[in-house]
Amino acid sequence: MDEKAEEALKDGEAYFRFFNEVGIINQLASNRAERAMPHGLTMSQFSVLNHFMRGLPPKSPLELASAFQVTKGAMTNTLKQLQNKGFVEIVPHEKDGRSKIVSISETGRNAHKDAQSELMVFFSDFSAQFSTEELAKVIPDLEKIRIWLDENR
Amino acid sequence: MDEKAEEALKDGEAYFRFFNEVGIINQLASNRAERAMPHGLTMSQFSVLNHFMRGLPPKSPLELASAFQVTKGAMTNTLKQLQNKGFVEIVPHEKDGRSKIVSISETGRNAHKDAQSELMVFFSDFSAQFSTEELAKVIPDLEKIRIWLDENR
DNA sequence: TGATTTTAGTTTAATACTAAACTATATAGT
DNA sequence: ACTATATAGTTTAGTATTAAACTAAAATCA
Repeated sequence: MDEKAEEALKDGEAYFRFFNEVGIINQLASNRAERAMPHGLTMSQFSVLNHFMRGLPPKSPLELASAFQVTKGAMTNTLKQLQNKGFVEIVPHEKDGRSKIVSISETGRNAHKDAQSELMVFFSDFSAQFSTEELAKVIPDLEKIRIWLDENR
Repeated sequence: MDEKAEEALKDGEAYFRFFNEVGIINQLASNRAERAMPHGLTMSQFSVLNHFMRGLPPKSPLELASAFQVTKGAMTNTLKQLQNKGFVEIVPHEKDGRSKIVSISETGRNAHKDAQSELMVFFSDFSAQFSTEELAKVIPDLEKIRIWLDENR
């Protein structure tokens, strides 16, 4: 590690700034996205629908909680609301009496489509300033950091 | 915009993934940092102390709220707790009867030092995997995005 | 000057989240 | 087989946050 890096580590400024930027971006973006969401969807709810729309197979609440890095309790809440809206179907696991299986419904698919359209309005403003290439440059770094944080919590 | 970029915009996948990574990083990092914090400090509270420790002059609650992109109500809460702990001093503005001026106390400086030490333990694990150079590469991009989101909310 | 509007800060109601306690079922160990 | 432990999901208590209503002071303006 060179002198400058040591100095940076000493006061942690670069690290602190990184997490600070991430925090503010998250706050501003989820706030804006949530306001744009139809059907009273939150980002958490949309993320679950999005997961299934990407062709991924039905999953248990616990698997979903772990995929989105929230607690089981948070996922219980998210799924309860999606279920109230009729956007997911939740059935008991065939073999394991403790477990359940969540899948998206037809109504849920349509709601996702609506939500994605709204999201595209935001993304399209955004894309006028930041190209996908520019984003693609930082995503792998963010992914590495996310994986490390997940493995070391 | 090339074909690939258009395709990426069409389904918004890159954009969605970017904000998704940011969200998860924020959640994992603030959770971990908060657990490490001494004196029952939250990251919001630490951020306020950190602001003043960087040599910045006393500020009004509203200026702080705007600096950290939270609502006035959130800042009222954060400052109330810092004040209960004796980490900040809040005095009425000399000229403007509506306003107040917040500054860090000696106790607050010490608390910040403690918190920073704890944070360094986390950062030092982190820095073994991600150099400051690596971070320095992404921070300007994040900063640009944060500024844009702030100006276009 | 007096009335209106803007601004600073607080309070309230609602929400999403965490940690931890709890229930019920399944698995392992003896 | 019986007991102990682990796992899936729900519930509870507590917190940080937002939006919006509210209070009080300052600035505008007629």
